[in-house]
Amino acid sequence: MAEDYVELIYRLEGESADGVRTVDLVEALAVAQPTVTKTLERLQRDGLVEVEPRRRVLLTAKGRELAQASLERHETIVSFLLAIGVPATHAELDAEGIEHHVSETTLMAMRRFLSR
Amino acid sequence: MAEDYVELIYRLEGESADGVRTVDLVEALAVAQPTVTKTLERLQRDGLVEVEPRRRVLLTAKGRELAQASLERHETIVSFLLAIGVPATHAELDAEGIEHHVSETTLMAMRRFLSR
DNA sequence: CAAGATGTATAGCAAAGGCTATATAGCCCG
DNA sequence: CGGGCTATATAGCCTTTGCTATACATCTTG
Ligand SMILES: [Mn+2]
Ligand SMILES: [Mn+2]
Ligand SMILES: [Mn+2]
Ligand SMILES: [Mn+2]
Repeated sequence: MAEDYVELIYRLEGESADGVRTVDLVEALAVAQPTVTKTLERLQRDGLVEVEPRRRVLLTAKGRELAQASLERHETIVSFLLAIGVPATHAELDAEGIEHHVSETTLMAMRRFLSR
Repeated sequence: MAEDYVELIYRLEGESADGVRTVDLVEALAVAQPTVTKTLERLQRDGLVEVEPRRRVLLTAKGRELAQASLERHETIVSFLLAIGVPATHAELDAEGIEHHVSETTLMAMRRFLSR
């Protein structure tokens, strides 16, 4: 979950000028608001985000690092799936799950395949 | 979890003559024994296994069906990863996670790739 | 055939990730 | 500037997947 959250926050940061709010995550993740709030508490505990009470959700340096790495992995997998002929919709959906289970080794194989 | 359990039971059935026991699953999954016992209770509730009290763990028809489908998916993914150059150890480990997140569409793309 | 070893069940606890209901804070607008 | 809408917080509950400790059953073996 941590990866999905920070990756999403990182994405949303790039889309909205005035910061990411809990409600943005609620909408994007399609879960109930208290679920997001509680998860954000765990992410704070783990030093990945900072939450301005009743206001914005911010990534810490550590959180941003994880987000960038996660996003890159996500994109590699999507590109790879597209390359082997998976239609875009499925590529995106499957990548969302697969991304949490590929080793760096497998990721390298995918990159190698993409640049063949 | 259900998929991992039935897949494992199905595998073990083929390896031992006198039936699969809780302890076999405990060893293979490297979790504590009560964890397996409790998970088996859920699998029974869901009609996937039958447990002879203090004796064997058996797959129901439904459980066996899921097991076969899971095993096939597992093997497709391992073959595919090997085909793109992932070393065997990682292919096996990664497949164990990936298998629960690939759509039938992506699986088809993998099969197509394998038979190219 | 009775220990002792091995295997299984049961109780109780915890963390993660869900939910609903409700209280409260912040914002916007008439 | 106050009332209502929107967002957030809080309480309390649930399921899954883990764990340890311990009781109990079964099997093996001297
Ligand atoms: Mn994901
Ligand atoms: Mn992702
Ligand atoms: Mn698996
Ligand atoms: Mn598997």
